[in-house]
Amino acid sequence: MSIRRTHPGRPRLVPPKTTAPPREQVLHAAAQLFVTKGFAATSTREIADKVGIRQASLYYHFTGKDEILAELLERSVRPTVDRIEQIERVTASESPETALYLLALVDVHTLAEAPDNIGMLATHPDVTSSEAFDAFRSTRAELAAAYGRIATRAAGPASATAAEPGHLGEMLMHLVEVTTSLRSSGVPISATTAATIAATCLRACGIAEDRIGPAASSAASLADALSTAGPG
Amino acid sequence: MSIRRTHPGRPRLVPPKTTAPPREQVLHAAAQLFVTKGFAATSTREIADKVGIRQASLYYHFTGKDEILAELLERSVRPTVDRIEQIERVTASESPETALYLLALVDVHTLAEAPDNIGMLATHPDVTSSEAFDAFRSTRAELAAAYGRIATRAAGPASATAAEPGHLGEMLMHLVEVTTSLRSSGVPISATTAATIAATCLRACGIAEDRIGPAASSAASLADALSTAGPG
DNA sequence: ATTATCTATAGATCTATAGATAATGC
DNA sequence: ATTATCTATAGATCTATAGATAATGC
Repeated sequence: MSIRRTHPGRPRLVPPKTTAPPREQVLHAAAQLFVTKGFAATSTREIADKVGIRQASLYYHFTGKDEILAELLERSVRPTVDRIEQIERVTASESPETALYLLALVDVHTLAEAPDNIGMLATHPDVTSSEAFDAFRSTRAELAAAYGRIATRAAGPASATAAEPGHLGEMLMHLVEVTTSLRSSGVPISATTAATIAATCLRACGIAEDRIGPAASSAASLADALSTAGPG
Repeated sequence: MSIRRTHPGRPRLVPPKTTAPPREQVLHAAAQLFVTKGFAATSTREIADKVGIRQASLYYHFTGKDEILAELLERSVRPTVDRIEQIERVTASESPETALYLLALVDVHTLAEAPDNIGMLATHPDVTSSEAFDAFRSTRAELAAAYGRIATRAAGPASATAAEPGHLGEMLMHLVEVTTSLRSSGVPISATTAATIAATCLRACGIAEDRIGPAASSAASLADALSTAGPG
């Protein structure tokens, strides 16, 4: 009874514990390290060690450390960004706070599914100061703009929130990122938790309590429709 | 008319532009670099270059890079922490939301006076993963506890905010740190801005709009009293 | 032939120490 | 004598490339 070797390529010194594609193994290991130690403080050797391959072998899958983080970051925003249009479409005939609630809900779920809360690195200097992440930053800026646009409608023109109009979107994204990552690692985000985070966004915009409940129920039923349909 | 050399020690190759003590010059240069590039990504050489001294000269003032950041972080929380007792004392006979408003107000000002929004590094992995910053983390935990304690009283036991009771303080601190640092660099924080950030804390706790105005005025007058008196 | 790994290593850092030097202070 | 800098450098990384090797696929 010989062991069936199913993969081409030279075998690893330490056989993999998982059957996931090597590229995914690298992304997963890197995500954990980047989040716990920081990007700059994590060496390619540490990533390779965690995967169980040699440091140089990383370069077969990625051109460098930058590319690993770039892909992780992209995954933390792409699914939400790809649904913005759809979100605005299905909430066009709803209250503006329903739209904001729904956007936050979708965003919480995207962040929760991204590996190891990688979303919390979005605004760290490691990311914001390197051209390597320009593409990510511009994707994220789209999302911030959507938050800003929708939140401004919901809060109404006269409301004095903590951010200037241009920064309101940024503030709300932070709020979602932070509260998501406070729910500690491993534990998946419950529907209740997601709802509470979304409600906090509305509160931060100065939306009265009696408008939050209705927005929550409308958004919840719309969310079901969204997730069955694709991003388009 | 010979130039009066007023300092002992070998002169720098590049004479300093400022008359501030060298230690302060280092802290200031480091703060800017840490915030824009990140801690791990900033080399001691870069700090030295910015100050206008040689890399090795840093070690006369600090035992290493860690010590520089440790001191900067401490300055971003110490003044507020030293006032917690006083804040709780003077608001003992006020509404609980007044206490929270006042704490946020004091915190905003501390963060605004710390060099280059260094406060925004508090929760970054570079800081949270190294023992070198244990002292800072424990000081900051005191502050988080105070936020949590005061905010829980203000929100009331039944309120469902985005954070579990234990995390409510953390969430509010983040909110203050982020909104403070969104007000971009250089520009000092105006009284209006500080007030809006404090109000956002109350909103995030689910406190109704009609209780925010009164809390703001009470806190504002108490704040004047605080700043003239010392920390004790 | 293709794929995925390995070994070996060059070159570029980066931190921290040792010891010299040039001011002021007494 | 003390202070604050300087020069020089050792030792420890860390990234990325070159080229070998051991599987599977055809």
